[in-house]
Amino acid sequence: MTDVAAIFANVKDAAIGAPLYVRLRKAIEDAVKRGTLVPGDALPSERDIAASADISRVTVRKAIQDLVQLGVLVQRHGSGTFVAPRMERVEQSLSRLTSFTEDMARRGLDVRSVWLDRGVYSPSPEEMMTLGLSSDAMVSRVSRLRIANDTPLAIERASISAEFLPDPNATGASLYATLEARGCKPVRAVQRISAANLGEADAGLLDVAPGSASLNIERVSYLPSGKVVEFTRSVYRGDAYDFVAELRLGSAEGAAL
Amino acid sequence: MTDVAAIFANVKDAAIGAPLYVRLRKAIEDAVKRGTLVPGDALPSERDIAASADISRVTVRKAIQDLVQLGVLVQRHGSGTFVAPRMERVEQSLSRLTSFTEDMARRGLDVRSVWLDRGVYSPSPEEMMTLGLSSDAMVSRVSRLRIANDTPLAIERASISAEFLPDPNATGASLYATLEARGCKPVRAVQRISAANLGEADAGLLDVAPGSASLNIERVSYLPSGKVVEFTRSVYRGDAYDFVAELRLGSAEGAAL
DNA sequence: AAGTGGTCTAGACCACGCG
DNA sequence: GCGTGGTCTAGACCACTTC
Repeated sequence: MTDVAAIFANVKDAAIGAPLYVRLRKAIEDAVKRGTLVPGDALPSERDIAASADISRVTVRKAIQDLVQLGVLVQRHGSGTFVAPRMERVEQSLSRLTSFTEDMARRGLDVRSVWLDRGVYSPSPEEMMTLGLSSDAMVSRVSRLRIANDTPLAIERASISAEFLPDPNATGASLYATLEARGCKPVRAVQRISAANLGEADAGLLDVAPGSASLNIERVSYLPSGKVVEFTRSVYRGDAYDFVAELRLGSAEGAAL
Repeated sequence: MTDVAAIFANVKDAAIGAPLYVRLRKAIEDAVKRGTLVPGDALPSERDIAASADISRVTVRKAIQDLVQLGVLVQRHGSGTFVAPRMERVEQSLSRLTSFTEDMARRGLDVRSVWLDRGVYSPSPEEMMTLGLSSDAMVSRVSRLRIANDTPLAIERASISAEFLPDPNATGASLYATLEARGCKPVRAVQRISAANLGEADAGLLDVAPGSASLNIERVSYLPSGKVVEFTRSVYRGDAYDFVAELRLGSAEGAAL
């Protein structure tokens, strides 16, 4: 009864009504929920499942693909299909302005970054608008992959007027620390949070399946003077990140934009 | 050159390297970006595309499925495949505690709700924990689909101690208004925001493809006394909703939990 | 070399929608 | 009724991992 192959044996019987791949998907999902399969366990090969359940491999793949997309399973080319490890989610407050580096360090997580891009460019129209640059000004771009405990968590792409950050290569782990050292530390920011499905490129960087859900955050940070310092687009893994916000009742001043 | 079929003709030629379905996907994506195909346009049938590009229908479906999942295309069974309408996103502030109803009305959107469930139940363990109920207390559950301008925007599932809301069927459009009338209007709330891929059931309710990204929000609302009034889980369409938050620098009190 | 997932095919039938 | 997408098949070959 605890035999793994037994999970798939009855798929084709069940009172008809649902498509085959849905029934197979549910059978696997249930096995994971019941604990018959635990995180890290390997599933039988697609061909074996197809044989056990007496259905075609294409149909097996459809069921598995769905579960990969839902984050229940992971597939490794040439290696096999496995139950996804349970990801403990990380939280970040939405009421304080903190840097990723500080935030993770406070949690005792081992953080590192991989640089994706650092350089000075001519501003895009969007950057000109948001940062308030003239067309002959320059903008520093700093893009990196944020990694905590060897798990890629987020992609950050920041644009800062070259006036505030003339040399992006001098940026250390924390962009905020660098800005503070230069006397232009932001004191206020507006964030816009949304959800989207990851494209191939970003999914690859974050080590999840394309189409996985991501939290996308656009942040505009302000100096005390009201001038915009930086504009950052971040993409967080949906399975690894929670944002926490505290709200208060009131018709008083809210968020801009 | 603006002939729709021409989009697919050269797919099989292109310098090899990428899988066929990826090349086809890019061809369609490009056509949408370039404006050769505009929102609302119908694509040729899967069979026609397969013939035009001289590839199998299964491969065409794989390319199309990817784009449906990314929200570029929508498919209607028995009808056809279409370029997805551009969705204008709705914003909600994360610094004020507002009700969905008020929020949409302020934007001049025509709002309505469909009740999914209203009733009094024995509390689940989670509800007992969160609402601070004893096991013999009762809980009112109120679930509905929120619709703005005929587009389903969100699913809200609220749990309120029966002490505060003995008759969930007396709830009007705004739960907050009902609570206020009963003298238990929340003044503070903590929200947890995350992203996930929609399962079949919720995707169906929100009229998007299963696997589409959603913003999930868990909210716990408090009375002035500090007592918990309600616990709500909401699922927002990722393509239709933005949350906006304003942050301030400081190590002062942040969010709980 | 053997086994795994990744891609692709040609053809079939079903379920839905629309005129 | 006809065309659409939705499901399913049996079989093939490629690319990658593991031994």
